[in-house]
Amino acid sequence: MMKLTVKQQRVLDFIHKCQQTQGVTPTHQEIAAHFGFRSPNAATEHLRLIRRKGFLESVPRKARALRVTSALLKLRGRLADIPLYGTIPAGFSADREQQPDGCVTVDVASIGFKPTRNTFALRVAGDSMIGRHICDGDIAVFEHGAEPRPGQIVAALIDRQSTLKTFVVKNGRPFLKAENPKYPDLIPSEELVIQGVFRALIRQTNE
Amino acid sequence: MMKLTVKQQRVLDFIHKCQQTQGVTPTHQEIAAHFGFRSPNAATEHLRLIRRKGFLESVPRKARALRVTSALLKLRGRLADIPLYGTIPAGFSADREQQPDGCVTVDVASIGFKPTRNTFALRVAGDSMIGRHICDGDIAVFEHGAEPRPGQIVAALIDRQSTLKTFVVKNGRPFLKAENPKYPDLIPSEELVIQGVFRALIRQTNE
DNA sequence: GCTGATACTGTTTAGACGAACAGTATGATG
DNA sequence: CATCATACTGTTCGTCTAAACAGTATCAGC
Repeated sequence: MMKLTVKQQRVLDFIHKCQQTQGVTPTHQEIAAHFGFRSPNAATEHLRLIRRKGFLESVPRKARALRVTSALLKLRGRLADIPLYGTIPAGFSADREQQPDGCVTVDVASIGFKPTRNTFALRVAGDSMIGRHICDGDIAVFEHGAEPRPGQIVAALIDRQSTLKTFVVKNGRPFLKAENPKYPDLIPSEELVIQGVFRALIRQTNE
Repeated sequence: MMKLTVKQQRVLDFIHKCQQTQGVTPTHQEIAAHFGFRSPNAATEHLRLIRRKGFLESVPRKARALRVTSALLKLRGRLADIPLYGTIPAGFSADREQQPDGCVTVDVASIGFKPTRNTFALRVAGDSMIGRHICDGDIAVFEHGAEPRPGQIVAALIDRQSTLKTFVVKNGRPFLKAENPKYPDLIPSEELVIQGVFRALIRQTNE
């Protein structure tokens, strides 16, 4: 793949920026206007060269049909937008729409499963699951409504707070267990609401 | 925000799908064609209603200027595309462009820092950093070229393989230490190449 | 059974848009 | 110094496109 000239790179950057901020790629004339060209054909010519060098694709004769094609972007998979909640109140349900605190966006391949409408994320508070290598401050992704299997980690509602616990079965009865010797709890799982099954994790270093 | 009818939802889904797969939103006539409408005005009417209900925005008189505005998508922040390498050979550098094995896409807020051109990701192999709660199979994100501070985790090249170690300073000299009693190594860091400083982590449950 | 919203067909129009053609200027390369 | 690619101006053309107008059919709620 040939290298772009400085001007061509600037045009490509502008297109990319437009797509990011406005969700729409600019027309030839908008490109010309942005760079102060007095003719839309100046932009057309640039696009032709950028396209020839492989950094751009477009559908002929279609308006705003440009597409930036960097090597990385070509590898980019399908994205998932997962709602991030601070704390989940008792009645989490798919129907009752709750206002999320934020949005975690990840590509599907990296988290290893395809999120559904019942997928949500929580920021982990406390070190109750340190034994399963889930740390304070991590973002944990859950699937609501899935049936937990023994050994899986779940988010459960205890004292109006979402808490992480391991789902275990002892003598045929389901329990929830903390993975930290400091919390020797073993709570019968019938008594509380299991909000979701743990699916993925995102951690940022806190420096 | 009012609810959409079934037909309106279908139209909105189609627009969203077009944007995902082709990067471009459809025109009124393309929508009409897709649903078998004989008049582009049928699509126009649907768009008008969807827009009125707040699920869509558009710039008047501009071609393909639709924008899906779900509550989640509004919260979506800036995205970062990070190259994922299998193993990094000795000469990792920003100049020498190396073919990535994949692409990890995350929103900047979730990983807690803004990736640069020197950011890359590795899939963790082995449990040498289990003491710092980094597990086998995790995707670790690194910043190449950053100066490690004592206690930070780094990716180092040992025996032609990228390995995770903690960067420590003992008696004024830098060492690399594994965080697992099974690996009691303490390697003088001058002898090896530090490829990057650990910044973030993505984990998927392996069930 | 009236009314209003939804869900269309069918047609027209003005303007937006990509593409093509005809030139000019500049700078790099050999 | 000739040549070629880049980087434009200026213009025309045909099509694409959003929008507007005039209707029709169906269905739910009252």
